[in-house]
Amino acid sequence: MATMPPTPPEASVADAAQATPAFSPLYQQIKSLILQSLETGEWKPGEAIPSEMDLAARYRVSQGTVRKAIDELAADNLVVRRQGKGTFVATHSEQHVQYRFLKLMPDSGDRDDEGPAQRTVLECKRVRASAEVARALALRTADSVVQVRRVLSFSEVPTIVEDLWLPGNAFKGLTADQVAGYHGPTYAMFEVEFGVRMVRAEERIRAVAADSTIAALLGVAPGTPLLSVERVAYTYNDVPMELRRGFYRTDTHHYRNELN
Amino acid sequence: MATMPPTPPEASVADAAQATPAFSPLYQQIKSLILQSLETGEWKPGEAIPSEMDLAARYRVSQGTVRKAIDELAADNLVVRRQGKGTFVATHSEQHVQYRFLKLMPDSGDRDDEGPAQRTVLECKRVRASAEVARALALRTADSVVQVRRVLSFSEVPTIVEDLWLPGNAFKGLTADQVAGYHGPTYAMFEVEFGVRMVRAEERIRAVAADSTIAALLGVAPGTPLLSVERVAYTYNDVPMELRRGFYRTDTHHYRNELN
DNA sequence: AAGTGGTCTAGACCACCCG
DNA sequence: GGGTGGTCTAGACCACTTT
Repeated sequence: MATMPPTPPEASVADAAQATPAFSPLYQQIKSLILQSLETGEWKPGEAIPSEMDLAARYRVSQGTVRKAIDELAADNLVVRRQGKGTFVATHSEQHVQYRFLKLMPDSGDRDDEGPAQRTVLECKRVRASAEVARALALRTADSVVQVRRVLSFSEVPTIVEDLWLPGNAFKGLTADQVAGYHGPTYAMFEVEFGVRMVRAEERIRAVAADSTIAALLGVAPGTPLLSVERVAYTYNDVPMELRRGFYRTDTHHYRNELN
Repeated sequence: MATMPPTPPEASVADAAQATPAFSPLYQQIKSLILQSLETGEWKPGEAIPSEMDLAARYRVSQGTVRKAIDELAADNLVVRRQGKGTFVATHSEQHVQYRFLKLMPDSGDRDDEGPAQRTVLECKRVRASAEVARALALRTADSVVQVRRVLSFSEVPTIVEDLWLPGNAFKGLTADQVAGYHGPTYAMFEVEFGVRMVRAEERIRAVAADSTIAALLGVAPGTPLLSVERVAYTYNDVPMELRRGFYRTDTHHYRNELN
């Protein structure tokens, strides 16, 4: 790499232009090169990336260095290793953990017991970003955004009502049918239909009283305490690509979190 | 290790009795040996553990294998590495992240801006475990537990009221003064005074309406929506050592969570 | 200068998966 | 059997901290 001290003979990645001027360990530089290829879609969600040996040859470093780079990518859930098969680009489809970002669990039993959520899309329209939405999505006020409102039911019981705001640019042509009809997680649909891969998210959780609209949609009395979950989901490079606010009933479910 | 295949010449840890009968990689076995020493208190919170070289010699494996074991312990927050100085047993004291398990944040600014929480202990008494408490703490109903009720205020505003239940056996002699007067996190006090180290926790979060008691303590109207945060904290080996239920005001604060 | 963790390499073998 | 990721070793040097 361009910034390497002259330690190993031949360890110069004679490749494309360097995008990492600051000094960092070799494996970090390899990591960001791999990251670039993920961003540009050289390897697509669900596909295998080249083997460690191939990558080592490509970047002119040892297998161990590539390994350490991939280790970190795997720890970040950007990539999944499967012994004997290869390393694969992570995807919200087929990933055994359906609903990776949904932490609401039934009070007893697994989420699998209830089967998949039933989705009812109430609204899907193009609007101008409010100041709040613009701030969360790093847009300018009045930029075009797609707004979706939907209800999620578990075992026929409406449990979540949520609004989604998506940058209009990246989600041109999104329809209510797409949101409602896709089999599998909505984030998987975003990958397939729009090439947008959500990589991480941040949530702010509050307790609020249901207003009459939300109460009617959830079939509870107005004033019922609900969890308000505000989520910003990010693609690569910490670019925000979705704002979501959900109201969760917590009479039969709870938000589960693990602390380390 | 006893279960090693005959690969490396001399890789038999001619040490104490094996506690890991099942097959597993060498570094995993080393990891659990280190873990045992942490549990038994051979190295105490805040102290340095032996250097990688020393551990490699002690277990008769290469430095790289010890390194990988320690890497995992560091990822689990059981141990902290400091380049040039050594590897240290993690502690809730002096750990730069004060309040490692408290995810409630002021809506604007850092938690440091408010300074440390003011604690008011309302109650600290020995009681018999209810069925619910017994289940959470893996005790028998009517076993002795210590129950604490306290209020946490930020910037003079009462924001959290929480109840703690602790196994009576491990927390003999806990007093209200100890809980209120200790400088630093309560979990740090548990380490110093009772040798109990909390290693991870699970939380179940719900939205509930404040009853009149809680409302009075928090200075809000009865019926105000509050976050109910139920936490079980574990020491080593997944042994539960604390049940805690907190009611959080979320008018000026929010529960912040990061999803990966 | 000495000691610690951190990086990098090179080579060997193991465990797993598939054709 | 050949490919992939996973483990283990041995040795070199770097970066940081302390004496």
